Amino acid sequence: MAKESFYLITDLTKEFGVTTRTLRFYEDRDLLTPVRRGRRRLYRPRDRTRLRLILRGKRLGLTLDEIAEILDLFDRPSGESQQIDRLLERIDARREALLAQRSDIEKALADLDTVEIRARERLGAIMVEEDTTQPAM
DNA sequence: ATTCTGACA
DNA sequence: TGTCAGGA
Repeated sequence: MAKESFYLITDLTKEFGVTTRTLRFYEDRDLLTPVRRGRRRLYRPRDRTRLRLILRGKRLGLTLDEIAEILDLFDRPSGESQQIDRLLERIDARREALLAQRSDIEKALADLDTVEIRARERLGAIMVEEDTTQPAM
Protein backbone atom coordinates (compact mmCIF):
# COMPACT_ATOMS: atom_id res chain seq x y z
CA MET A 1 0.00 0.00 0.00
CA ALA A 2 2.02 2.88 -1.28
CA LYS A 3 1.47 5.98 0.81
CA GLU A 4 0.35 8.71 -1.53
CA SER A 5 3.46 10.90 -1.43
CA PHE A 6 2.32 14.47 -1.57
CA TYR A 7 3.90 17.74 -0.58
CA LEU A 8 2.11 20.59 1.09
CA ILE A 9 2.68 24.05 -0.28
CA THR A 10 4.98 24.96 2.59
CA ASP A 11 7.11 21.89 1.99
CA LEU A 12 7.98 23.14 -1.46
CA THR A 13 8.42 26.77 -0.46
CA LYS A 14 10.98 25.70 2.13
CA GLU A 15 12.75 23.33 -0.21
CA PHE A 16 13.01 25.73 -3.13
CA GLY A 17 13.11 29.06 -1.38
CA VAL A 18 10.03 30.50 -3.02
CA THR A 19 6.88 31.93 -1.49
CA THR A 20 3.42 30.42 -1.46
CA ARG A 21 2.40 33.32 -3.64
CA THR A 22 4.84 32.17 -6.27
CA LEU A 23 3.53 28.62 -6.29
CA ARG A 24 -0.04 29.84 -6.61
CA PHE A 25 1.08 32.21 -9.33
CA TYR A 26 2.65 29.36 -11.28
CA GLU A 27 -0.54 27.43 -10.83
CA ASP A 28 -2.49 30.25 -12.43
CA ARG A 29 -0.05 30.00 -15.32
CA ASP A 30 -0.80 26.28 -15.49
CA LEU A 31 2.82 25.44 -14.86
CA LEU A 32 1.85 23.55 -11.74
CA THR A 33 -1.34 21.58 -11.27
CA PRO A 34 -1.56 20.36 -7.68
CA VAL A 35 -4.58 18.30 -6.72
CA ARG A 36 -6.77 19.25 -3.76
CA ARG A 37 -7.59 17.70 -0.44
CA GLY A 38 -10.52 19.81 0.44
CA ARG A 39 -9.12 23.27 -0.04
CA ARG A 40 -5.48 22.52 0.55
CA ARG A 41 -3.17 21.97 -2.38
CA LEU A 42 -1.38 18.67 -2.63
CA TYR A 43 1.71 18.71 -4.82
CA ARG A 44 2.73 15.42 -6.36
CA PRO A 45 6.30 14.40 -7.23
CA ARG A 46 5.52 15.49 -10.75
CA ASP A 47 4.78 19.02 -9.56
CA ARG A 48 7.99 19.06 -7.61
CA THR A 49 9.96 18.05 -10.67
CA ARG A 50 8.20 20.71 -12.70
CA LEU A 51 8.98 23.35 -10.12
CA ARG A 52 12.63 22.41 -10.42
CA LEU A 53 12.53 22.89 -14.17
CA ILE A 54 10.61 26.14 -13.84
CA LEU A 55 13.18 27.65 -11.52
CA ARG A 56 16.00 26.41 -13.70
CA GLY A 57 14.34 27.95 -16.73
CA LYS A 58 14.03 31.24 -14.92
CA ARG A 59 17.71 31.21 -14.12
CA LEU A 60 18.40 30.72 -17.81
CA GLY A 61 16.34 33.79 -18.50
CA LEU A 62 13.40 32.04 -20.12
CA THR A 63 9.95 33.53 -19.80
CA LEU A 64 7.23 31.61 -18.01
CA ASP A 65 5.53 31.08 -21.35
CA GLU A 66 8.64 29.52 -22.82
CA ILE A 67 9.05 27.38 -19.75
CA ALA A 68 5.45 26.29 -20.06
CA GLU A 69 6.11 25.10 -23.59
CA ILE A 70 9.11 23.13 -22.50
CA LEU A 71 7.22 21.52 -19.65
CA ASP A 72 4.51 20.44 -22.03
CA LEU A 73 7.11 18.51 -23.95
CA PHE A 74 7.72 16.31 -20.94
CA ASP A 75 4.07 15.43 -20.78
CA ARG A 76 3.25 14.56 -24.33
CA PRO A 77 4.05 11.01 -25.42
CA SER A 78 7.23 12.23 -27.09
CA GLY A 79 7.65 12.24 -30.82
CA GLU A 80 6.18 15.68 -31.12
CA SER A 81 9.19 16.60 -33.25
CA GLN A 82 7.34 19.69 -34.30
CA GLN A 83 7.34 21.04 -30.76
CA ILE A 84 10.85 19.89 -30.13
CA ASP A 85 11.85 21.99 -33.09
CA ARG A 86 10.12 24.96 -31.55
CA LEU A 87 12.02 24.37 -28.35
CA LEU A 88 15.30 24.24 -30.26
CA GLU A 89 14.38 27.49 -31.92
CA ARG A 90 13.78 29.08 -28.56
CA ILE A 91 17.11 27.85 -27.33
CA ASP A 92 18.80 29.30 -30.38
CA ALA A 93 17.02 32.60 -29.96
CA ARG A 94 18.03 32.74 -26.31
CA ARG A 95 21.63 32.00 -27.17
CA GLU A 96 21.72 34.71 -29.79
CA ALA A 97 20.17 37.20 -27.41
CA LEU A 98 22.74 36.42 -24.75
CA LEU A 99 25.63 36.58 -27.22
CA ALA A 100 24.39 39.95 -28.43
CA GLN A 101 24.19 41.21 -24.86
CA ARG A 102 27.68 39.97 -24.13
CA SER A 103 28.92 41.77 -27.23
CA ASP A 104 27.24 45.01 -26.16
CA ILE A 105 28.68 44.73 -22.68
CA GLU A 106 32.17 44.15 -24.01
CA LYS A 107 31.87 47.19 -26.24
CA ALA A 108 30.61 49.32 -23.38
CA LEU A 109 33.47 48.12 -21.22
CA ALA A 110 35.98 48.95 -23.93
CA ASP A 111 34.51 52.43 -24.29
CA LEU A 112 34.76 52.97 -20.57
CA ASP A 113 38.42 52.06 -20.70
CA THR A 114 39.22 54.61 -23.37
CA VAL A 115 37.15 57.28 -21.65
CA GLU A 116 38.92 56.61 -18.39
CA ILE A 117 42.33 56.76 -20.03
CA ARG A 118 41.55 60.11 -21.66
CA ALA A 119 40.17 61.44 -18.40
CA ARG A 120 43.36 60.51 -16.58
CA GLU A 121 45.48 62.05 -19.33
CA ARG A 122 43.61 65.33 -19.02
CA LEU A 123 43.88 65.25 -15.28
CA GLY A 124 47.62 64.78 -15.63
CA ALA A 125 47.83 67.67 -18.06
CA ILE A 126 45.90 69.96 -15.73
CA MET A 127 48.10 69.08 -12.80
CA VAL A 128 51.21 69.73 -14.84
CA GLU A 129 49.77 73.02 -16.00
CA GLU A 130 48.91 74.08 -12.47
CA ASP A 131 52.32 73.08 -11.29
CA THR A 132 53.94 75.33 -13.88
CA THR A 133 51.59 78.25 -13.29
CA GLN A 134 51.93 78.17 -9.56
CA PRO A 135 55.59 78.39 -8.60
CA ALA A 136 56.64 76.46 -5.57
CA MET A 137 57.19 78.50 -2.46
C1' DA B 1 -1.55 28.18 13.20
C1' DT B 2 -2.07 27.69 8.12
C1' DT B 3 -3.88 28.05 3.78
C1' DC B 4 -7.10 30.17 0.32
C1' DT B 5 -8.99 33.63 -2.95
C1' DG B 6 -9.13 38.14 -4.68
C1' DA B 7 -7.27 42.57 -5.40
C1' DC B 8 -3.90 46.52 -6.12
C1' DA B 9 -1.04 53.32 -2.81
C1' DT C 1 5.51 38.68 -7.21
C1' DG C 2 4.67 41.26 -2.80
C1' DT C 3 1.19 42.11 0.44
C1' DC C 4 -2.98 42.88 2.84
C1' DA C 5 -7.83 41.46 3.71
C1' DG C 6 -11.32 38.40 5.43
C1' DG C 7 -13.00 33.76 5.74
C1' DA C 8 -12.43 28.66 6.43
